[in-house]
Amino acid sequence: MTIKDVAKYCGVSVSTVSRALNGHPDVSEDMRAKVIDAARLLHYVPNRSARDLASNQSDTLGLVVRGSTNPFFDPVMHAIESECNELGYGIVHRYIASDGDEIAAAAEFVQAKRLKGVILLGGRFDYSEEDAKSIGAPFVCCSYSNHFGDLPKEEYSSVSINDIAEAYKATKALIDLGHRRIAILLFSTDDKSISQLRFDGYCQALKDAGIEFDRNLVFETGTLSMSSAYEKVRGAIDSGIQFSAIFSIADTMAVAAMKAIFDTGAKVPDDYSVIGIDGIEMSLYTIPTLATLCQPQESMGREAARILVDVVEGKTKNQHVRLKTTQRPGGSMGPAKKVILAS
Amino acid sequence: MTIKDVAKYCGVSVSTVSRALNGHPDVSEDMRAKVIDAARLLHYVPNRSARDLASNQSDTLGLVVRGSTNPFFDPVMHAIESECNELGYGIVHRYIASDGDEIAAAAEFVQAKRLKGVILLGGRFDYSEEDAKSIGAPFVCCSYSNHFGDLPKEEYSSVSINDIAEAYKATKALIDLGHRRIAILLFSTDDKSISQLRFDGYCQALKDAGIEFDRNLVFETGTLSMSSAYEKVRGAIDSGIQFSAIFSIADTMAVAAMKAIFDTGAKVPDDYSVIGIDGIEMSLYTIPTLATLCQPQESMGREAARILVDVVEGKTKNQHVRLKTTQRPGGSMGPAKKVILAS
DNA sequence: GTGAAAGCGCTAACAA
DNA sequence: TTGTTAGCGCTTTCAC
Repeated sequence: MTIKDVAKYCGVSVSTVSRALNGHPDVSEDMRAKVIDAARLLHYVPNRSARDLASNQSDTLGLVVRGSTNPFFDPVMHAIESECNELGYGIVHRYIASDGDEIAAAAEFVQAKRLKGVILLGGRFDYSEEDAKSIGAPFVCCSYSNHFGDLPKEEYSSVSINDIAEAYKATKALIDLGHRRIAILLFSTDDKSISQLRFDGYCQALKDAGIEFDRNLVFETGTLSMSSAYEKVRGAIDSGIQFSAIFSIADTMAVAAMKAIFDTGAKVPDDYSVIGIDGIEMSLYTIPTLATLCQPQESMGREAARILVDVVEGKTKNQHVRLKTTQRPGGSMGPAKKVILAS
Repeated sequence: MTIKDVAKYCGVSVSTVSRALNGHPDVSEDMRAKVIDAARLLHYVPNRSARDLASNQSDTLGLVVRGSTNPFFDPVMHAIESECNELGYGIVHRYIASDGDEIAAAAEFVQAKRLKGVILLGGRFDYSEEDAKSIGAPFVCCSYSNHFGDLPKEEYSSVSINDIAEAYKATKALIDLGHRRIAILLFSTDDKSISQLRFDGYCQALKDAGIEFDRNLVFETGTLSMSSAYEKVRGAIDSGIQFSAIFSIADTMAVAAMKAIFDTGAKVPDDYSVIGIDGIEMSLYTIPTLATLCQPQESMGREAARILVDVVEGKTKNQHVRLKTTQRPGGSMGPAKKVILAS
């Protein structure tokens, strides 16, 4: 069942069918209706490969997801998905490891599939101009920005929260409750990525409050797995490290931290306060509910898609959008009860 | 940068380049090396559209995910993904709503992208022979089977647990602890899908134990959202319905149920025991840890991919694999403490 | 408003 | 072992 069959069935040429089906204006309405009916009747489905080849484009956008086991990405992906569909674009996915090279993946992806643009969901923050060029299509960094790179702002788009500021806010919330010995749970302090940025915000908040930074309170997991977060926190408490609060840079790890605390016999928030960043659905159901800064996942995805489409269609220049979080009170944070001396 | 450029650069014809790049045997090794080097040097990336169009196939498999907000699917998807890649196939996704028509989506998908096969992740259980035909490519039902349909077993593959038996097992675990008033938390009792099947297993277990079925203990959410599960359970307790245990057909809903119980002031497992089915990562971190029957998500995905590839390549007939769950003890189940009279 | 025909980049006979 | 060539199904000039 090809366009030829439809043409034959209607007694017209293939070009007419093509025009009718693609909404070109230079077809009589009668003809268009006839062709559309025939196509439906014959169960005709255009061959995307042929169409893409002939038109040398594809109306498809790529979505490169880095570290796809992150439940935070789920709602974002769905928002991207549906926004793209609504805007008339197809979307293809590529998953890469959380330490993979999203630039290389995107570049290959764009070429192989003749993509019009790419959304990078999760990635590094240190792109060079050459990196951007290699992708060969407009791209938007979703959920992160390019804080450490020297890539000019005009060459890419981004949608994210202000990681430093939000981490600062989370840490400050703990400080305001009287906590002084505040641990941070993160992947790495120098991954040139989201983790490092949030670490910076944490340090800044401590500094502004006159609290001395203590390397022992940095719980570095190296991965984003819940199990390693659990082990780190468990180990810290078991080994007698003194602290009264944890700022976790991701909800998943915060949830694991709460469990670890419970398993040592301690209580949240009585003995330890916990705050996260993300606002994943699951963290609404912990006991107590996790206090966290909720990222607007839905708008983050939609915004990224919208921007990409606009840029692809030449309607706008590249843009950089910073979204705000909303604080979820939760029950996992409470006032510091006792003064803890440095260990 | 097309195959022509590579050919010109190497001073050979395009067919030689094509053969060299595609691993055909009838090319001298010298030539192959030369071509491959040139391709790399020139950053040549084949145009998939052209390749697919010319070869009238695509080495790509489709993955239709129904109800993609289900965290249970995540690890399964990744397993499918990586297994397909290892077997040399690309994979494209299509997400549909949890009440969408996966057959129609798959059929269109296969035609439009000339897919060699499809994996359906989540779906109904009542396919007809016509449904199968309409897809027009081999397909495997992943995480579900076709229990209610009249589709001959030879016409499709499936990988799943035995829903009735596992639900029976979960319910029986509660009964063995002395519970008699056991509620079930599910989407629907007659959706011709996973929910209905697990409901059947629940009913059977009650019957075998001589426990009378009580419609009031069926908490039907209509959706798979955690919030509706929370509301149902909360509402049931608040309105005084008497029961001492809940079997939830999905971990997500079980987690929400535990929270609901806590919020009424009751305790798990002292006042209510909870057991789920799925074994999602998050449910390891509830307090107490959720007792559940863990589905082998990884093998489920790998198996589905492997079967599909085998069938596509004509190596085997369609297959039906039933995987076993492993019980996670958890701390959410305990002995029934008091005798509860029917409300 | 419609048709004829030239490709898009690649694969796969068929020749050589 | 390599080259020549005819399409794959579609879009898109360019005539009419």
